[in-house]
Amino acid sequence: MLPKEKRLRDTRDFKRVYSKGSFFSGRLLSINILENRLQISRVGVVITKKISKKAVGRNKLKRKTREAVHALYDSLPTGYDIIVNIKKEAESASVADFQKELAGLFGKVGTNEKNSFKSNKDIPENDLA
RNA sequence: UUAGUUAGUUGGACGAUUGCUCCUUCGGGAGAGGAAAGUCCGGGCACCUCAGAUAAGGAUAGUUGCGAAAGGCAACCAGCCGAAAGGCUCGGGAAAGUGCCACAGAAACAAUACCGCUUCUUAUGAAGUAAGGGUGAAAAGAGUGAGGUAAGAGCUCACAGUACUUAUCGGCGACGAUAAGUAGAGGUAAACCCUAUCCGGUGCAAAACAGGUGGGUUGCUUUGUUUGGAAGAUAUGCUUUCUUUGAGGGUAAGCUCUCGAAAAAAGUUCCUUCAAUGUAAAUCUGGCAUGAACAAAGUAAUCCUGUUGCAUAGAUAGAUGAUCGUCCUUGACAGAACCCGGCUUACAGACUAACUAAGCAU
RNA sequence: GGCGUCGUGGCCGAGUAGCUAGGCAGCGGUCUGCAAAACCGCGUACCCGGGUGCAAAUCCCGGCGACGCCU
Repeated sequence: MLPKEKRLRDTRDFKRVYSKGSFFSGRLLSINILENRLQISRVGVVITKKISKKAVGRNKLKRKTREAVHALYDSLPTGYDIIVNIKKEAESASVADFQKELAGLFGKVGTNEKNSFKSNKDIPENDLA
């Protein structure tokens, strides 16, 4: 779990990222990303009722995803708002699976936005274990 | 020991590392459930628009007690299920009225009775009959035996049974037991309905406060114009609102009521008749408020943002987690969102107690 | 979080307690050199569990699922 200021918390921020940000999709997760003008990056995690009817199941997936985000946070560049969407295929995934998936997605972002998102190659290999 | 019934407990444990929310005296402390669920009832609280009546609509339905109330709980009564322990029941009224009872059947609550039985007869039928047959979920709906008859029938009698009324006894009561009398024309009210009791609506996304705000709409205030009557002269008074504080209550709790004191702000005569407008919702009554119409200006709401609404967990994109190690029986259903009391539904496995039945041993 | 509506074949959709209409799609046949169209025929359903009642898609209770509104 990230501390409060590193989370994406406002409905207007979510709307802005969804409408203006870039979208990247993987097998378990998909992300929307947009530059903000702050000194830090902020991350929000989203899961819909379609994936699991029960609140316990949704909470569990959300917590695993957050843990993966927390492990990778130091390797992210600053100044971005990121929304992570959990897909139905992620129902039985572990924290390590989410971490691998996220690293791959951030790599995709780096190749598509070459000039601004450079630090994706800094993700060390042993963090993916 | 086996099978079962009822009530209850538990719902992986320990250690290490690393995170999150709130509080803090900065040392630290607290951090999901029995159902947090479904949103099915009831209450607090908030707003709508001052009180009452009626209608409509809705809910409930054995008795007594508990409870703030409840489609609530407990015990008991009646009926049904079970061999028993025990379990289940929207359990008032069909003698207020209306409707419905498909198909089959002669007939579905209404009689001119289909086959049958008996008598008469012009041999076609007429009268009697409700035992027997047939149809159907249900057929004048009281069974068995005897008498009786042209044939039959509660037509009569005996025994058994049902319903209602009365009396006595037992019980606070629902009701039960006994005796006497009366009666013999179905079912359905989870069909309309009747009786009794209860219910205003909307839900914290209610709502309150602060700041911002282009237009439209609505309300309020001020000014101007037109249009009832009479009297009178103003402050240690009276009315309303808000704040602080004291005393005494009510409530399960949240919360709330009454009285007093201090301080502040706003307002200010009286009357009659008629009419209008407003006073939530279908109608009505009472009370209350405003004189009315038009024009202009100002202001408020509607909109945006924030805070409060808040609690011995208290978030607001929503915390209570992740990883590793050891052990065992390998861990069910499942995640608070304004608060409280219930109901209903979901729940692997393990354990405890009481009781019932059968078998075995003493 | 709160409030409300609805579940009938593969799809759409009617249905006063008494045999679940109709259309589209599918399958078989007739027709044709082969298809299409037309005609004839066939199969497949009342979301689940309990209750009332002679009888339940319908009435009552409890679940499950889908959808809409409030922001």
